[in-house]
Amino acid sequence: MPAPTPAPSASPAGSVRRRAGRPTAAVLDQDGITTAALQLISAKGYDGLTMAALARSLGVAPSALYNHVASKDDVLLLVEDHLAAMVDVSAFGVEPWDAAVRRWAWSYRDVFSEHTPLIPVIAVLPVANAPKTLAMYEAVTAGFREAGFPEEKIISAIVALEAFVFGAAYDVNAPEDIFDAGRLADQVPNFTAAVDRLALERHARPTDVAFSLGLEALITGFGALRG
Amino acid sequence: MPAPTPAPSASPAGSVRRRAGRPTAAVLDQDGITTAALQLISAKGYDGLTMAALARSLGVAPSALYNHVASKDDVLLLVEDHLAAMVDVSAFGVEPWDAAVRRWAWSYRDVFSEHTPLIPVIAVLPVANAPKTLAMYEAVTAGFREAGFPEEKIISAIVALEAFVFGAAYDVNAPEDIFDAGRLADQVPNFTAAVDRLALERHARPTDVAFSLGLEALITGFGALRG
DNA sequence: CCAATAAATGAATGGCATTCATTTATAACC
DNA sequence: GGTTATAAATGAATGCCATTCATTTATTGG
Repeated sequence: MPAPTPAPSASPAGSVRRRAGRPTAAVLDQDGITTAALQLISAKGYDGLTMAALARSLGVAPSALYNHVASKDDVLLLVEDHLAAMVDVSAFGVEPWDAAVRRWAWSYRDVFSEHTPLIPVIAVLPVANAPKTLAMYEAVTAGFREAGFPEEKIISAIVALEAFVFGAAYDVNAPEDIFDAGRLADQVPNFTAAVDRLALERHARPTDVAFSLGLEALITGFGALRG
Repeated sequence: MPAPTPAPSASPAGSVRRRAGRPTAAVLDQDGITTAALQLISAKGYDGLTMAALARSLGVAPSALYNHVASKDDVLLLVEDHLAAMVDVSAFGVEPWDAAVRRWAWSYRDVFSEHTPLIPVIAVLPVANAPKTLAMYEAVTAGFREAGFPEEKIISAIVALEAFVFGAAYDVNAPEDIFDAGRLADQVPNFTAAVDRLALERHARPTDVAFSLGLEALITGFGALRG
């Protein structure tokens, strides 16, 4: 009988009860897999992240991975949880609410704009098996509550901000000429004029201007809800 | 020599100049492919949308598709452009600006929440080859301009709204218990309390409450920019 | 009638995640 | 200290996928 795949949820190392002996020399574990996956992603991008390549970088057969991970999506969840810990929530409870939200949202977008292939997975996956992601939510929720946010609106506000962040993360990776209408420019004069007009402004990356515009509107709007 | 793949951009049917004869009985064209793809998606979902299945539903060999389409991503772009025409922009120039934006954003989200696998593709693909998508942008841009929006901010505002819409489209498909912290609930008390508190309110779908909250904040914030 | 060519075929390619019967090595238990 | 349960690793196989390409078919303009 093949070894049962462990639950994807991280259990504190060594806490599992056993009925009989087992080998100590575990070549593989979830931390090692996560680290190797991150290296692979940074070296070859998400196209290079295959179960075969991951196994190869760990000096192991592909099938060995499945003793530690239920599926490739499970690997992606491990990566996501690692990244969640890099999102800056340190300003909550220290700086004013609006500044804290600003810091959080910008860093959240910056982290995941390099990892957009994770978004379809994480936007829909239960948070229960991602402890660091949960910790991020806890910090943000506590910050909202301390700032006098009505309790029943906190989750909705976070969900809305997160939706904006995820969408904006894609936008960061859009090519510069994404709005070039090309041959059809004549047929969309208002649009073309607005695109050209924006190009004249040389303040910052267009994607950052749009993110700032939307984020400030959300912060202002949500700020008014505080008691 | 194999037939050169036509540019993914739709050319008005029959407008291509030719130097010599060619067969009339074209079994396949981009419209037929788009329709078949939509049927397949609605019947089997995006997992069922394979080039083989698509060819099968058209009574054709898979390789025949590549005479009309450069790649599978090209098929997805055709589908996207079809869906863009279903987004409701009819209120721009008719109803007040805020009502028009509201109608547009809700219908945009509703259409693409059934087609989230398109989002990673369209968020990053040049708009030049998607005429109906361009038409949507044109209508929205014109609506913003007529409402007195400063020209240099129109595209940024649309990009921000679109980011929010795409993120929210994912959220629609999230399972109800996505925020259940499970075993780790003790460690995230503020978050768990806020999740429970929201669950007490039985007004509407949580995803709709969050979307409304964010959208109204964006509309209010952007509305203040009008001259 | 001929030449050019768009469109379709069917076989092949290389890659992918995942499964499974089997082997290996450990450590708990008597 | 031998026995045994079992976690972990192997390597071969499976079935699916998008895409390519040499070839054939059918059509029409000249």
